Amino acid sequence: MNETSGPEEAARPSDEAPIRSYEIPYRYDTTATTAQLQEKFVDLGDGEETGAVVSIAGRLMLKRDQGKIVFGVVQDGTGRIQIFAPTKTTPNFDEFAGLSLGDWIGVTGEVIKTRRGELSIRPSEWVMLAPTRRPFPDKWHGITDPDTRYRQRYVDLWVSEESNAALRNRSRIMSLTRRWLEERDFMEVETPIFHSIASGAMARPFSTHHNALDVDLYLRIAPELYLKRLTVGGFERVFEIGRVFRNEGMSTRHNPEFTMLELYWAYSDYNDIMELVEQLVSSLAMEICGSTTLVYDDKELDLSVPWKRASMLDLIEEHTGLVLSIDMDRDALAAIAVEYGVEVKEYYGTGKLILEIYEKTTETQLWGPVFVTDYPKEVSPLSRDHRTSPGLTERFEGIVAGRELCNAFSELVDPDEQLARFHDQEAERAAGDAEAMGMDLDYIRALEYGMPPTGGLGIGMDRLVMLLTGSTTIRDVVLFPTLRPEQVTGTPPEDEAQAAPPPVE
RNA sequence: GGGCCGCUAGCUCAUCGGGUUAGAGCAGGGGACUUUUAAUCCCAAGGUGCCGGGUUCGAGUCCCGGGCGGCCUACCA
Repeated sequence: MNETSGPEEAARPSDEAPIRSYEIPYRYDTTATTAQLQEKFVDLGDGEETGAVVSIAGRLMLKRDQGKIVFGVVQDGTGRIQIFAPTKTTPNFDEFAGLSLGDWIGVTGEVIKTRRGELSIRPSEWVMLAPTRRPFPDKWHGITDPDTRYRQRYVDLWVSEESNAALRNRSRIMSLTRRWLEERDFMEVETPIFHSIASGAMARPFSTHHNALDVDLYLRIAPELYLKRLTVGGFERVFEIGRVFRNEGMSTRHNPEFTMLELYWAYSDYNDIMELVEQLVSSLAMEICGSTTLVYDDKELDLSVPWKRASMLDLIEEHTGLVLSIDMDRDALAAIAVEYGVEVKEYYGTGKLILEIYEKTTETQLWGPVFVTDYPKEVSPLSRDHRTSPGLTERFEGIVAGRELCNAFSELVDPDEQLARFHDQEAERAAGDAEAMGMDLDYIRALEYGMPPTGGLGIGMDRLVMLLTGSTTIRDVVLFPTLRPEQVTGTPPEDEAQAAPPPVE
């Protein structure tokens, strides 16, 4: 409805946009999605009519007012379809012509194909479902400012096809992962997010406070220790997909809160976990991408099973020619590390030095997929001693597309050994490592009741989604990535009393 | 946290090494058009050039400070 024909509130200044007074229904029945129609009528000839009357709903994304005919394009969650609205047959034609880009409408009408071959609905009825008060972004360019896209995802999802697809695929990946694990008798559990000791990973936590208990609590940096308590409790195959929080810098690969899959599998070891990971990831690639060979960041990646397996020390030798070992002289090793640009600290032992050399010289060269195995004990406080190589542990990380995708090990199940490792971590903390792992005595007590041999795994799900959706920044696969709070809240375009600014968090 | 780059209309972008009234497309308003595809055409409107100082006869443009963002880098998954 436009200014001249529609009722208008007298109080409104005349320079404002026309005020529409639609009856907004409480519900609306659709009989089809746009994708269903596009698929069903793909063979319809130009200018043909079908006799099929359907109802669809969505947002008006394009409008071409041709005078006596208005062409609209409505988008729903599945795709788009044109609305062909001639004066003669369209109810409230002037109002239809006056719709804004971004308005939600419901349309009932016959499915036809125009002379120019565009599948269309010719409305016999239509209804406003929600008018937009704010102008939609440029219909061609959309939103290019990333900050605006992340803050106003509700708009980005409409105007950015890639965002929309990646975020829908994220949901599918989570769902498929759950189903895949459940089919293998893994049971999903939920463990606390509030931890009194932030442990289970090397990271700095966020802290908070519980008033009634008057205790400081941390947001978890990993669910690991709780999940292993469940293994002690007899839950033989458990997993959790949940948010963890690490108080660190942000980047294209890091969001302060991110989603981790952790699973624990009693009676298995890290070799079993490697098989599980390669099978899970390759099957997800088939489901999402239709192939186990994909292109990421313009480089090819072959996820087909089996993935390469190689020990950290062998890989270092392969990339640098250096033959290192965990029982080398510490200072000699430190000297080599310095040569490669490692900032060596006093408390670094041979294990930490080897890891640093690996990260500097080798990890950056890996594209993968490859399982890097047998990490030094010094940097792996929760993994079990290697069965044949003293000083190393049965731990691996999966490197895929040049990034760490997962971290896993044969779990350390011996309480005395675990206690000793915690003590080592405390010593490192005292020596200046703010990320050293916290001592958890209840976890030791749990282990004292006996934990069976167990393989454990953590996968950064956001990175997995990046991989499978071809996204190069984590913010493209997180619906609402962490951002600095908006300083100036948006002022409503028309009338401040109509819509108060959103509260600043 | 460090380095580099950016911020002009609701959106996407112009404005030569300082120089008159900062332009255009889209969106929004008015008008024309019965098969358009980012429809097209005509008209009118739309700006605290991120903010605050400074230099200058004159600053969107140069300098300083601040804010916000991007990329790279660091830590991690």
